[in-house]
Amino acid sequence: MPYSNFASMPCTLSRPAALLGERWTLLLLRQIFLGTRRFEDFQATMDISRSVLTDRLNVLLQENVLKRVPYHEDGRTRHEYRLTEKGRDLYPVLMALRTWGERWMAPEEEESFHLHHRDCGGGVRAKVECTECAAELTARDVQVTARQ
Amino acid sequence: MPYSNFASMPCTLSRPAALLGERWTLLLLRQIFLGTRRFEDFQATMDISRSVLTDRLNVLLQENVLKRVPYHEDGRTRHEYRLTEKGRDLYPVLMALRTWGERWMAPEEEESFHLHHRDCGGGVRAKVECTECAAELTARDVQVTARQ
DNA sequence: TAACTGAGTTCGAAATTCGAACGCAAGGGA
DNA sequence: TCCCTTGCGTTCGAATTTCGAACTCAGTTA
Repeated sequence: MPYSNFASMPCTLSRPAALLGERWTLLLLRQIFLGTRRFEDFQATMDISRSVLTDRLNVLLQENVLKRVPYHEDGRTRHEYRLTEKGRDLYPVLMALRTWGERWMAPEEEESFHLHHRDCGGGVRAKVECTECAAELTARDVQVTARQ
Repeated sequence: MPYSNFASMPCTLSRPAALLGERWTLLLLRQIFLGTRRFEDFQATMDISRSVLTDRLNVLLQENVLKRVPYHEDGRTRHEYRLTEKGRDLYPVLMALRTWGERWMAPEEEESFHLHHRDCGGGVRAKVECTECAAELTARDVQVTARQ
């Protein structure tokens, strides 16, 4: 099976993994969550080639993760890329990556930005929990059952 | 900046994103969490080319996400790939992908496997929470502050 | 009218991935 | 001993993707 076929595999983990597992896509989403919205700004801050940027933005538009929204500047109508609700709902994925990065890939006390809860100022972390008993779960606490 | 430089960027989100954002890597991790451990089995179940599989496994070994563990079969010593603690700690990333996939990429009621909490049988989901007040957070609840 | 800007598109070169064949070491059977 | 099989890679030419620089185009400003 070529890589692209995972995008249509009947597995709720494979499909997102294939979508976000394309080169640049996760970094692009990071930039979007940090507030970047325009083609030129993605290009400048990430130094991605323009043709690949076009392609990745189009894939995310097609998947309805992003939407193009018109805006005005200097009396001209342009478009910017913004997250849809589906896109915003990817936040836990990015935060899970960051939580992991803080624990395992931060030799020094470096961070390029800080995150905190607006209401109480606390830190932010991703976790996995049980929908019934609300216990925090690790891989060992979870039973995998192949679908028939 | 070429893609590979994100791997050494001083950002706890960029570096994991660059590592897991290489083609096949997320799908490979999914397979590992599902129990696959041997080269031949990865190759067979994912149909990835052997040279790329070798490369991805080596990157994950180098990053200490995986370790090679000897085992015996037919009186011969072979090696299998297993998660380290660092690797197991990627579980929330995969679960966040799955939680998202269930909500947004599951048109039918399909799933290729079920997950449930061993102790109580409940479902599994990823979420983001505040380290102080334990509230569940969305992107809107979080303030981003650029470092200095 | 000419220059500028944002947002792409195009295209040849470089890098990555693919697929099939090859290599190799250990064990088993004749 | 010699040959076959297995698991785990390596190699290599072809196909695909990415890169980077130049080009396009529409609207705007000088």
